[in-house]
Amino acid sequence: MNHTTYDVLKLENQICFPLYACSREIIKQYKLFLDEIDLTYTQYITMMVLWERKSLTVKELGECLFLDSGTLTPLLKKMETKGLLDRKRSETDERSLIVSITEKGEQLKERAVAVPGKMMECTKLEPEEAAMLYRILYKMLDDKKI
Amino acid sequence: MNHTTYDVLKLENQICFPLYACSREIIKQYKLFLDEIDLTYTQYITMMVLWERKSLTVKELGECLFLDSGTLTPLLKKMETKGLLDRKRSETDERSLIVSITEKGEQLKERAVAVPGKMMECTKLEPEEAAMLYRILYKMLDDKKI
DNA sequence: CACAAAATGATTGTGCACAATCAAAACATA
DNA sequence: TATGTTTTGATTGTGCACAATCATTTTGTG
Repeated sequence: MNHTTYDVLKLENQICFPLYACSREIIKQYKLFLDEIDLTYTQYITMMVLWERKSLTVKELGECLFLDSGTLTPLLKKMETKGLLDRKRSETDERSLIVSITEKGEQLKERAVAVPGKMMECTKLEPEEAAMLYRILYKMLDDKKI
Repeated sequence: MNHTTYDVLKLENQICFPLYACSREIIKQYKLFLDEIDLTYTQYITMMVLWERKSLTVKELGECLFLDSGTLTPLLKKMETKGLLDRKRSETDERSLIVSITEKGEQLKERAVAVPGKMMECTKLEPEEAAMLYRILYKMLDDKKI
């Protein structure tokens, strides 16, 4: 095997590596601002869905967030004890668990609305770069084959 | 507050969300191929560094991978028991721990070399899109401010 | 040299993330 | 309407990821 064959194994030739590293760096950045409103990153994106949808099943929530119930179940229980949401079985389908935002959860929105702006200030990307990044990432997600 | 004010809190208006979701989807895809050579994704990128550098400190490895010792220490111990690497204190600086690739670790490269190609086949991005994505992600990482 | 300050890897504790498995409920269809 | 199949959320176990803290070692300075 020649040199070129192994070049595919160099870290700098992988697209996955900067993708993973970037996402973790960004989440670390978010943590600075999310600590102020006592949310973790995953709780934050869960609240984002609830602020829009108000009420949906765990299954639907998982599809929105690309997360499965193994991740969501303990997360949602914790958020229920914090009073941000309610969990109850569906009356029409006893298998489904319905997650609904509470008044306290709604109120948190007032404090969370400042977060995206603070994050924006940290980004060094030009608007057209951010738009391009956004488009490419959603293309990958939509294919879902990655 | 008007409607527009809250739009920043919509999931689809966050760059972090598709970034995080994409990186997890890709890692899930990698798992299919990495299971065959008995590596996790984090072990895989660690081996990538070792295949190139052969030997370096935990500190240096962490800088390469954007990971800290709390993540690396247990990971490296596990990889040592698998015989992929050695861990020993530096003789010139007793504080530093040096990680070195073993012969078995080197041999794994032969089997790992097929992985990037398999992953490439799964990607639906055009070459210029992949290049653009790559450039933007490294710009974010280099700024390191994110 | 003595000693404070800095650097380094380890440890601990919390919080995801997900595969595998399970039990219960709903559904399909013969 | 029985009953086998499918769907759903929960549970369990493994593996990161990282902040906070610690002990040890090195380094810088008078």
